[in-house]
Amino acid sequence: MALPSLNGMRAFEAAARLGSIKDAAEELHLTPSAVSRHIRALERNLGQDLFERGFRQITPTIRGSYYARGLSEAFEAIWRATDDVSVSDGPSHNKAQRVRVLCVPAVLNLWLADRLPNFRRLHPSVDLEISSSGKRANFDLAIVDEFVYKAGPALTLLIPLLLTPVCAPSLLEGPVPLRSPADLVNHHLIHECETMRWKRWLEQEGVLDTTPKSSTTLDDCTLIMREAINGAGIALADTMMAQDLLQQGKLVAPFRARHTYPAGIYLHQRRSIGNKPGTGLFQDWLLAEIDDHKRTMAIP
Amino acid sequence: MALPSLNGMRAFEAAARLGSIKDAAEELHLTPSAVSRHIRALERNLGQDLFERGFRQITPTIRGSYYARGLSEAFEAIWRATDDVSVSDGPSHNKAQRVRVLCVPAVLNLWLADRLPNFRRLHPSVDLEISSSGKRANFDLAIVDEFVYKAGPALTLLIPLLLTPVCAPSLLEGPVPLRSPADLVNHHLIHECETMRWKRWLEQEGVLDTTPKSSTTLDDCTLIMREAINGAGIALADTMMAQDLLQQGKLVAPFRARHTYPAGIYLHQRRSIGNKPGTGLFQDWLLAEIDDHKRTMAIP
DNA sequence: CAAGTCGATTGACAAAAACTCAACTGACAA
DNA sequence: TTGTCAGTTGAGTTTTTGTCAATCGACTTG
Repeated sequence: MALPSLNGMRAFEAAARLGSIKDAAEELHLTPSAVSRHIRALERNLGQDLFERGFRQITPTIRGSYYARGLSEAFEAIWRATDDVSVSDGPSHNKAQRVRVLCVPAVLNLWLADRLPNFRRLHPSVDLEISSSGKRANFDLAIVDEFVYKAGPALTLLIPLLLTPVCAPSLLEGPVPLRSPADLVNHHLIHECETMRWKRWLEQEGVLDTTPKSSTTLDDCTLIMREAINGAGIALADTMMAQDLLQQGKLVAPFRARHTYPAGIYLHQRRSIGNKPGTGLFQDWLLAEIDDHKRTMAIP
Repeated sequence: MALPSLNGMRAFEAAARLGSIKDAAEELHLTPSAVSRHIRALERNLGQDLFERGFRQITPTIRGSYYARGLSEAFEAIWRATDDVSVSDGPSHNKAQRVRVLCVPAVLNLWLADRLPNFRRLHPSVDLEISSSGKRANFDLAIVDEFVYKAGPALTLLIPLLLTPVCAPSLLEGPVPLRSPADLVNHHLIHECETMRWKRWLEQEGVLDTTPKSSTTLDDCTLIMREAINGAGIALADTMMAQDLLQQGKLVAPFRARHTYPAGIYLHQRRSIGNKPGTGLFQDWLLAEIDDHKRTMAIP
C-alpha cells in the first residue's frame, strides 16, 4: 500500500491541532479551500473519517485524534531534525559550559545514568544536557549504535555489543528447566519492541522452534530489566549494560554471550574539543569510566 | 523559515538508508532523476551538503547521516500511525489474551512499572504489550495525558496532575537555603526536555526571576527522578508519580503542590471490553490499584 | 424574523510542483 | 578501448496542488 500524501497529513495534523481549517490554512500559508481538499483526500485514501463535521466546525473523531497526535510528534521530530541540520556551525550557543550529549536509551539508562553523579562531582560547573529520545540532532557528543548510516570518521568504538539472556536468579530454581538455550522457548521471554533480537539469538544457538510459549513486549530497556529482575521472564541484554545488575546479583546470565549483530556503541564528537572545554572533560571522563568498567567485568 | 518539501525529505531518507539513488527511486516508484532532483533541492534549501558524491555512488555526510536517522524514525512513526488508523476494526489480532496498552512514559516508569508484577501474578495468562514511546496508535487501552486532542467519550480521568518540586532530603540541609519558592532559582533545577513546566510553576508561585542559576536537561522522567534522588538538584514532579519515592524517603517535597496546567491522566479504552477478556481484567485491576494508591497518599 | 456573518465546502480554472524521457558524464571493468 | 552503469541535467509534460469565486447553513444580530 502506498503512503498517502505527506502534505495531506500535514494539513490534517494542523487542522486537528488547531481545531479549525481556517487556522490551519493560515499556519500553512494556504487557503482554507486547499486544506479542506487535503483532508478530504486523506480521508478517502485511508477509508476513514478523521473529522466529524459540525455546523461550521470540525472535531476529530477518536481515531482521528490519535492519528493526529502521532503525526504531531513525527512532524515535530522532522522539524527539529531539519532545524538542527540546517543551522550553520556558528557558535549560536553562548553557554560555553553546556555540553549536549545524545545517547541511545539503553546505554543511558542501564549504564551512564548511575555514573553521572561521578562526573557532576568532578566537574560541577559543566551543565549537561542529555537526550535519549533521538529527538535532537544537534549535539557536542553522541553515543550511538550501529544504526547511524555509515557515519565515517570522528567515531570511536566504545563497546562492541555482546548479547546474552538474563533473568532473575530465582528463575533458575523454578519448576521449568533452563539448562540449554532450547529451554528458553518454554519460558516467558521479554521482547524489546519491534526487534527480532530474540529470534536471531535463538537461531544462532541452533534452536529450531523460536516461538516462545509466552512473552511480554516493552519498548523501554529500563522496564525490560525491571521486569527481568522481578522474575517476570528472560530478557536479552548486552553484557556490559547488564553488568551492574549482574554484579549486584539481581540478574544472572545462564548462557554464554554472543555477538548477534555486528553491532556496537560508538562515540561521535561533532565539534572540535577546543570549542567547549566541557566536551573534552566529559569525553575523557567517559572513556576512563568505560575502561574502568571493562577491567572489572566478569565476562571479558 | 518554511519547512522544506516533505517529499524531498522522503527521497533523501530513502537514498541515505539504501545508499543509492537508484534503489531509493525503485522503493518510491520514481525515476532516479526525480530522486536526484529532490535531494539537490533539499540540499539547496538547507544550505548544507547531505551527500558526498563519489565516482558513481553517494555517501551521506556526517551531518546527513544524522539527519537521515532522525527522518527515518519520524517517517517510520508516520507509517505506523497511518497503518494503524487505516486498518479497519476487524479482529485482525487473533491473540485473544494479548492486551495492548499504550501509556505515557511518566506514568509507566514512575508508577505502573512497579505494580505490573501484581497484575501478572493475578492474571498470568494475559500477555501484556506495553508501549510508552507513542510509536503505536493501535491499542486496547491507552493511558494518556491532556494532549489527546479533545478526544471525546470513553475517557476516564484517572489522575489530575498536581505538580510539586521534589529533591533529595540531603539538599534541605545543604548550604543554600530552600525555604520559599523564590529560593529555588538558586538551586540546580532539573528540566524535562522542551517543557516550560518549571517556568510556569515558578510564575504561578509569584517568583519573578525565573531563570535558574544552573540546570540540567533530561528527556526521560526516570532519569530526572534518579538525578533528583542522587541529590543533583530539584525536579518538578506530579505528587502521585512521586509518591512511591516520597514514601520511601528518597525524595522530599518542600513546597505545596499546584495544578500548573489543567492537565490530567486519562484512561481511554478503544474496543468494547467484551472482545477481549484481558482488557477488562487489566482495566479493573488498574482502577483498583489507583484507588488503593490514592487512599494511602499523604497529600490528598 | 429577516438579513448578515463566518467557516466549511465545491466547481472551475491556473500556477506550480513533480515527474519522465533522453541525452550526457565519467570512473571502472572487460 | 569500449561498454556499462549510477548519477546528473535539459526540456517538456503530466499531475498535483492551490486559488478564486460562489454556495451552504446554522447561528447571531438588528
